[in-house]
Amino acid sequence: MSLLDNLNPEQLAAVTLPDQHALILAGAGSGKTRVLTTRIAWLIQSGRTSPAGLLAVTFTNKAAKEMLTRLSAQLPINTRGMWVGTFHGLCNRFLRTHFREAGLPQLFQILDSQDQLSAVKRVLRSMNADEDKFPPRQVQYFINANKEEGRRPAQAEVFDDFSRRSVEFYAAYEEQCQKEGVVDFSELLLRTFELLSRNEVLRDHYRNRFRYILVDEFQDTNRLQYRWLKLLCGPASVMFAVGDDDQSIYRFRGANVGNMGDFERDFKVENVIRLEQNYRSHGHILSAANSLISNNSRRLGKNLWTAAGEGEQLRVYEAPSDGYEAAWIAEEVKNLVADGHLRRDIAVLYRSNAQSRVLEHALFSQGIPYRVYGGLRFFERLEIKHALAYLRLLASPEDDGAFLRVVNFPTRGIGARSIEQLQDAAKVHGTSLFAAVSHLSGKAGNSLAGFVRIIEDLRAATKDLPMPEVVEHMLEKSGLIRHYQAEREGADRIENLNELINAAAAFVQEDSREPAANDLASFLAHAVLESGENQAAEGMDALQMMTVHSAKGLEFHAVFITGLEEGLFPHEQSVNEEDGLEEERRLMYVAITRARTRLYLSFAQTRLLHGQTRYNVASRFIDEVPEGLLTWLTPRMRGQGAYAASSPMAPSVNDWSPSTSFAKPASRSSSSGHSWRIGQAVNHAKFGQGVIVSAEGAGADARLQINFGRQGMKWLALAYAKLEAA
DNA sequence: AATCCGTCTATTTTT
DNA sequence: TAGACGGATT
Repeated sequence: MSLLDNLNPEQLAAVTLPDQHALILAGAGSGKTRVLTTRIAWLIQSGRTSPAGLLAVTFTNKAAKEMLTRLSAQLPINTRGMWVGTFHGLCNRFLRTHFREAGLPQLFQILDSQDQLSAVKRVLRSMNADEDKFPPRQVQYFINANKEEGRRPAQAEVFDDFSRRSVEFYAAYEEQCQKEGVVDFSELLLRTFELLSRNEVLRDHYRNRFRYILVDEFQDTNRLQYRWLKLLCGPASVMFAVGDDDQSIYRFRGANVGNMGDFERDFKVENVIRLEQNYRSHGHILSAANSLISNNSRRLGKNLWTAAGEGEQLRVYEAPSDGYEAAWIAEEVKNLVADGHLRRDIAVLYRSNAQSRVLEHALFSQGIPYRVYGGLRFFERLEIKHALAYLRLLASPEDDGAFLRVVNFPTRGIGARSIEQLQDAAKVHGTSLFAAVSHLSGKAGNSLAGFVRIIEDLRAATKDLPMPEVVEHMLEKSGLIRHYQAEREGADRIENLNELINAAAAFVQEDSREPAANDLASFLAHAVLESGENQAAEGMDALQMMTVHSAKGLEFHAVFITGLEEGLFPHEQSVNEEDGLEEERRLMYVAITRARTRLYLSFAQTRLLHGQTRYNVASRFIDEVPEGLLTWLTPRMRGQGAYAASSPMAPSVNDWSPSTSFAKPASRSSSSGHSWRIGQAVNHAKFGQGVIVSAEGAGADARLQINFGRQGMKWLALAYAKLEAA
């Protein structure tokens, strides 16, 4: 069987493209990964390149792994040693090889965002910065934003007091990192970029080596990543970029869709191939997605189609409250399961994590197993971070961040005063904290010397031991295990620490294909760069719950898109941002295209948010789907009267669900024979549909506050406003 | 060194 | 409403 069997004409064209730069606009469910891996397999099989001659970049480790797995299924080659990985993973590999030219210690450590934040805090403290005026998070963001624009402190732009001072923090932060031998995520990229820019020999070497560069999820690249690719792509190389501008949903973290257009222009791309045939969803679902996204301007343009039938219509449900919405979902999931569907093939999507709470409550009380994606990952757990800090100290004692994390954990009588003395000594002698211990005497000196001895004994004892045993010794000698044994709730933590030994064993076995200068250092890099699975353990068949963002790339038989309310989805904060609404719409597009055969859209009139009841109007995104594709499960009408009469069911949970606003005595105002209630839906000649949020005054002075969604919140005088019940 | 209490904040997330 | 954080208390 040939590689090229069963490809559609566009896929085939993409896979077998001649040696020219190409942009593949790959719609949702159009076989993007297949095209990418088959292209690689085809390049190798046809002798155009050896595995070593290509570079394939992805965004997530999951995607990289998937690519390698599929590749080895297609071709009998050894994928080890191939440059397939994430931007950060590849940069790490590059910098490990060229650490000297990059001005880094051989065993440089990598900071995750958490570590970076503590590093920034230390800088701020050492400079006596007012943390109210300069919140560490914002300074961190400032630093990263500059790095992602390729700017060092000298180039950073100053436009106000905050940025003026932040540049100083940036400079101090860099100095601190350099001294401690650590690099953050953006630094991996920037260092690599700078080294390749200034070192012609190195640059030519890699340019000659990588004749084929393939990039996945191109719409997610940031400016620096794009420049990095451009630099690496030599005159004899060709770039194959795959992406979907309609699925660009990460602008808030630096992704720049504009890179797609820039790529076309900068590389004079003549081959733009659209993969528009969708193999995932039924027709009506795709029509809904197409209609919705057509409301966006500035698209590269694409229309999905399917050979499958039209399928079902989209089902729309309006609930009186978030509690009812959740209860209805639980009920509907039960029905689906009763019809023989697997829970793991059903997803409940929401815009923000806070929404999962009510949903979980309803599912839990209905006894429906579910799994919430997101949250803490393995290597981010507190006890694991502590353990890793000990390992980092073994590899590089000058890592002050690691030192501070565990010098007094488990507690060994080293207080803030001792640390202060130590920091002074380190400053005076210009050394790391670890090295400065020898300059201290007295009580502080003694206890600190005890800590240093622990680390040094550990280093001596574990020299030449295999990784899992190093970890085991560390857990023992550091006192971490003992500490958690003494703690009442420590059982889980001990389990995780033991799991770390397994992780080390697994790493040594499978993953140590890196130029293993040092097993410990590469294991630590692995821990930071792949912080582990984001989901709970497999096994039980559980309903899948996640944000729309984390659903990208996945597909399910049935999908619930919940909380479709103005202010929530689209989110109120994004409506004010430049391009914010369009990004929200792309997010909705991603959500819709996750569904194979059944899609539910739901919203609630009332929602408890931040401890306050909010009255919302249905999302405009529902209006943007053609009426003919929708089946309303509730009357297409607003107002509780209409709802209550036809409410299909009341939640069987009782202590929490029916929204408080419907239970509490509503404040009333009346005029011209009408009676108005908080929460009631109304129509206004100019502003359209809205919901009464609050009221004040009485008689002729009565005023109502009405949420008109898109038109905003208005105060209207009841005597003048022409209102009618909706 | 652990615990308590008041204050603050509250999209989205990978590396 | 709830959680995270920092400062003060015991």
